[in-house]
Amino acid sequence: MERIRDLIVSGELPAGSRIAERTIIEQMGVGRTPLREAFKILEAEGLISIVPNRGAVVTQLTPTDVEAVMTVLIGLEGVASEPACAQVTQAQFMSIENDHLKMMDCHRRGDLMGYFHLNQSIHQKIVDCAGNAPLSRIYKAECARVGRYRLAGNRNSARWAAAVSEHEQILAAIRDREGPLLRELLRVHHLNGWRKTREVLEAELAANARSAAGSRGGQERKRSATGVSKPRSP
Amino acid sequence: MERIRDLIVSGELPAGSRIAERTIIEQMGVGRTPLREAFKILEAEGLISIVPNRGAVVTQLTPTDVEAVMTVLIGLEGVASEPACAQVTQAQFMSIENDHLKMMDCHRRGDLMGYFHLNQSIHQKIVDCAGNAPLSRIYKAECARVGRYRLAGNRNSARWAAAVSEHEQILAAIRDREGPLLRELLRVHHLNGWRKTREVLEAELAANARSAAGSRGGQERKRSATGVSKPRSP
DNA sequence: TGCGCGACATTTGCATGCAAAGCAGGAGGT
DNA sequence: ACCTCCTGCTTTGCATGCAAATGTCGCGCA
Repeated sequence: MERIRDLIVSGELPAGSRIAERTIIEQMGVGRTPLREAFKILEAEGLISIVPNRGAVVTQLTPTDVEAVMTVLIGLEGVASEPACAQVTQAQFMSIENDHLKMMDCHRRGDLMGYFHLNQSIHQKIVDCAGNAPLSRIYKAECARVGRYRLAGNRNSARWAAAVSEHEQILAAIRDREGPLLRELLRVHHLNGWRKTREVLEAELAANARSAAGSRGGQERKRSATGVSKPRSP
Repeated sequence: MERIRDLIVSGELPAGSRIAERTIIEQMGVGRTPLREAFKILEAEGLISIVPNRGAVVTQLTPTDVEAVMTVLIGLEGVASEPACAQVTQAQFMSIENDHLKMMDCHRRGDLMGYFHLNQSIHQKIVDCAGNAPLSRIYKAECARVGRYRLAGNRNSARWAAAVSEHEQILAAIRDREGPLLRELLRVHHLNGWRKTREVLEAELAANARSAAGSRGGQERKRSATGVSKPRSP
């Protein structure tokens, strides 16, 4: 169940691809009933959408959709900022700091995936510090929805370096318990990140559209729609 | 499927009560599989929780839990306020205004349920005006989670009258496209409402605890565990 | 009479079977 | 040659059956 979610969140299943029940069943050795239940949950989380009698499709988000989610994420972190600064414990701060150090290490080594996960972890932990369970839950769910898209942003090394520097300031704001400052820093941090990410996403989108139009109309989409279903067993 | 959700959201199924599959099946004439899928969705939405081999129980929120959700709701409306004011169309405003007029009518007639639903509708529509689909979705889901608890607040007639008056100002702020003002008005509106609601909830809670301890320890919980039983109002 | 233990019944979790709805490919007509 | 319709296959949605786990009740014993 978690594995399917990971498959989608991590981006192994291309966006827009159709997920055949049979494929997953055989691949994961699980019955159809629990799989269907998992699908329903994933649909509720917005990761896939189930169209009646046609199966499950990985939700495909446009840059505009992602931007909408980013707005929400910024808002949620904004809600979290002041309570987080007010309530953060020593242990929590050290945990975040530890992630931060490991993250900088990843940056030094050029480990994008490692960096990305630690980055997510840090932001989640900051939100968690607010001690608001629903807030944490929602934040986590929305991060999962857009994670695969945000990955694109830090491929730009200048932006990546800037992000690390911004994180330094964020950490300092937490240490000094400067709630409003933290909120503003987070807001700007995400805004900057998103600006670059959006560029990359739109460039990719344009490239895809061009290649699709160039070779054959809609063929690209069709291929990814067969998707997970490996070319039928003989 | 929607009917089950309504059953829970509306509060017909008391919080903490166990929901027997069989009961719902017979009552609604639906198979077990779709019901289980519905349960999984409701669990994902946080309306019920499924404990392994023991079935589904309606999620019971403490006043503190509700307060956490209220904080999130205020934050979400805060995110929505400025875009909503910036983008609201004439048609949208008229729709809200229409609800507002109907709502005032409900207040005049003392129709609490009607008032409540229109109130929910208005707030939802304001959020919807921001044109942020994920925002609207999350807001709606969280409202559903705490709706039954918020109902308690407006039983106090002074608070109810004040709420109506606050809504007048809110409407004016939208009309005048005053984003920051709208955010502040909404925030105060909810804070005021919640203060009263929390009082009522805690009073009810204390009363329940007293009656339970007075008659017999744990008996109340046992009775509600027998099924969809609604022993709340004797 | 109170308490502990064992068997029963109920309920859930999962797998599988059957029917319906789409979709694809092919044949026939214009 | 293209379009249209038809037939077959694949896939999904739902119902039911079976096994495991848990709560409950009754009985025996101290």
